[in-house]
Amino acid sequence: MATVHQEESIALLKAHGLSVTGGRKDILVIFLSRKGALAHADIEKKLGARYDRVTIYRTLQSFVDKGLIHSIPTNDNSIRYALCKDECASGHHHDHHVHFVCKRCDNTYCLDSVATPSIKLPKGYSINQVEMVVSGQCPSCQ
Amino acid sequence: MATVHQEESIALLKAHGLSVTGGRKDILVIFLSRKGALAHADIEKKLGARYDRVTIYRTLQSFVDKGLIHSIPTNDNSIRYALCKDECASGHHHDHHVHFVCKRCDNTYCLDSVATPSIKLPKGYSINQVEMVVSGQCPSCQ
DNA sequence: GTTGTCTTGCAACCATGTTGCTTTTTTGTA
DNA sequence: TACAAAAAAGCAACATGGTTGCAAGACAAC
Repeated sequence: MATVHQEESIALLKAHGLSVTGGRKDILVIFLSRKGALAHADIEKKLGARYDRVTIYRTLQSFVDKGLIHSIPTNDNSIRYALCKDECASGHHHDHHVHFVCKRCDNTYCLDSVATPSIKLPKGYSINQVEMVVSGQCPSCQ
Repeated sequence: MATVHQEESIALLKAHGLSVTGGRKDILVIFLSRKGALAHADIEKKLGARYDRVTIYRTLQSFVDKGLIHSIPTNDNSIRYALCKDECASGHHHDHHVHFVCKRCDNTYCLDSVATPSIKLPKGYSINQVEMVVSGQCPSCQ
């Protein structure tokens, strides 16, 4: 399992034009082996003291820049990231997204399969992007 | 105009069971005289050095607790607040909200008039609350 | 292998937010 | 109006989240 993610992460890095380094592999493996979204702090915890805090920030930033992951709006003051699905990675716009935050386990899931419904705004507003944050209880917490 | 907001803010504070103090009045007047959502930093800037930073934090927190304002999820890492409309204040749940962030002027508007469309999630998810963050250009920036 | 480029680690810094404690202001009541 | 209890403000210190500059190390391509 771990080996699979290891190889997958190397492939993903190369495919996105990023050099393959220990830190990037390890961080990407964490994303691959966990479905929920992650904040910087989560990653730092999982990695232990293996990498510098700054390295993790810069790695996440490079992943966002290259379209490997995307950031999720939250109500608290920390940025969360989730893996982009293939459609995102292959250059599609991030013009809509549905995220689910479980109030019990506090995990965040990126529901790519769910289409954002269309919405009518008052006159004068033009829409670029729609983000939906749904909260409630996830299947494992019912 | 300023006097009107002044009086309105006193009434609002009393109605929500908050003691009327200089800081709370001033902060509430800022919210009343500005339609967009505000972050702590915005308020601090508008107030000058009149109040301690901590006082502003605690004031905002008490407003949230009493249902005078609500926080808005953002993609950067700062919490924004907007005034609750009457319906919120009078005890209704904050179970849905549509916010609009203008990419040009960076203002955030709380579009109370817009209903959040219904959404179908995969099996097993139960919904408590839906937040929508729409970004694009606001009427004044078209 | 060697060279140039990209990444890492370190130190220092800034912004945002919180906590504990003391002093001051409000509020309700006598 | 004065007074006591309760609440809020100010101050200091701390915690967390995130950024920048620079030197040293790792990677990639030839």
